[in-house]
Amino acid sequence: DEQVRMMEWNKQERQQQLNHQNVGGGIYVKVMTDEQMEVLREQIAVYATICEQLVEMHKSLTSHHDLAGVRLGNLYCDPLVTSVGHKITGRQRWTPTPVQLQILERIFDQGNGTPSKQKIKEITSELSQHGQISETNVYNWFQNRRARSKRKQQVVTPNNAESEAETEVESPNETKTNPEDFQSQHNPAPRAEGLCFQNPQISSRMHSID
Amino acid sequence: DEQVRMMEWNKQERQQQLNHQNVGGGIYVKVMTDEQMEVLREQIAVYATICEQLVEMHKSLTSHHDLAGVRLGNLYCDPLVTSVGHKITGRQRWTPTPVQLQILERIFDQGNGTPSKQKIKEITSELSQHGQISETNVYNWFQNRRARSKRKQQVVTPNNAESEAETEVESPNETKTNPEDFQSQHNPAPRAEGLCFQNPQISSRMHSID
DNA sequence: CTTTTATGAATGAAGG
DNA sequence: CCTTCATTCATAAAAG
Repeated sequence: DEQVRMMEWNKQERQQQLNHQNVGGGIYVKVMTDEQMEVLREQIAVYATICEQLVEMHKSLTSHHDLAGVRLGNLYCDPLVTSVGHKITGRQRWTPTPVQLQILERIFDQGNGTPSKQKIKEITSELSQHGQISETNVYNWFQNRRARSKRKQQVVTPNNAESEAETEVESPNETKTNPEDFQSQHNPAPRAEGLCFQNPQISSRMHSID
Repeated sequence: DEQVRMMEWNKQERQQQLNHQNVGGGIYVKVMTDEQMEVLREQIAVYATICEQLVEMHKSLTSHHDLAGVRLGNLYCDPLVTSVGHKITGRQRWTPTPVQLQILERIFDQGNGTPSKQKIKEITSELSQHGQISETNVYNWFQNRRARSKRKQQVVTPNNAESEAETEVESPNETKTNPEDFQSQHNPAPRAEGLCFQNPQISSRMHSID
């Protein structure tokens, strides 16, 4: 939850207030007013909030990067389109026409689960008679069709006897990779406040208060 | 809504400019040591730096996301957000951070299409400065990058021939698909500023530190 | 109009 | 290298 994410700085803030109370172990004079303290705390909090939002944004962005800008099917960069940038913004993704879908389904059901590249071409050619389409569309369609069909099958087949045994949710290593191998690619999820704090320099400074 | 919650949070603090000066003519004794002050300042500075970096990263994306939307429904349960004990499903596969991707793309564009074993090590080493990564990740990335780049070329190539002059025979009824382009998706709105600073309150506070 | 669902597309990883 | 699979994201379509 949100508060959790703020925990980091909150902890540090508590530390600060503590210091405020007994400096030097002896004389205790109030100099910086609570207001002033509040102001500082505010500043940090504001930045924390902003950081949090940025992180959030960053996460949403990270998943969809296409920096290259060269999309797979972006054949013609129509100057008209690019100039206006918003004019012809038709649909962004292909949608099979009913006829196309019918044909696709028929082919799919026909068994031959592996539409080779040549097959793709033929199918595309046929389907283009009934609407705009590309080989990529056909390819993707079969990929998705198969994957989702498969997934449904798995759901129907509850072979897994102990499905709801949640007693051991957090097994230390659920990966199937060899622990000795160098590919430790399984995401180290418990990266506490990771993400944007991966710069070691920054990171170290973050905790310098403790 | 995140934004809303944030505003709410900030609402409780309104006075901030009337602080550093003095406190009603009271005695000004030093309580918080300079060190402690410094610590606080540092905290703020650190957050500022992080924010800067995040913004920078974001700018470098120049992707096609409508940031204002913030429709991210947190579909995938990110372990970072959830409390520590309830991590159910961590992400299973590596995802390059924007910085990492930037670097990878740069290397890729630099020509040398064959990242040797040694090269992989180097790259991995460098990228690990910007986030968790393994050599396998790098290897796979290059493999995929090349393969898909190549396939894209194949799609583009048939351009020289008479591309689609003859395919205009589609039946009059199926107009579901837009005849504008194949399956590309153009960038709707590459707006890259403002983003989370839409909150004027926050925005103003961003600079109150100076 | 907002929320939910269905599905096209993107991509990391595995296999050959 | 190339293909294939699994997972995820974004959005068109459907439901409310």
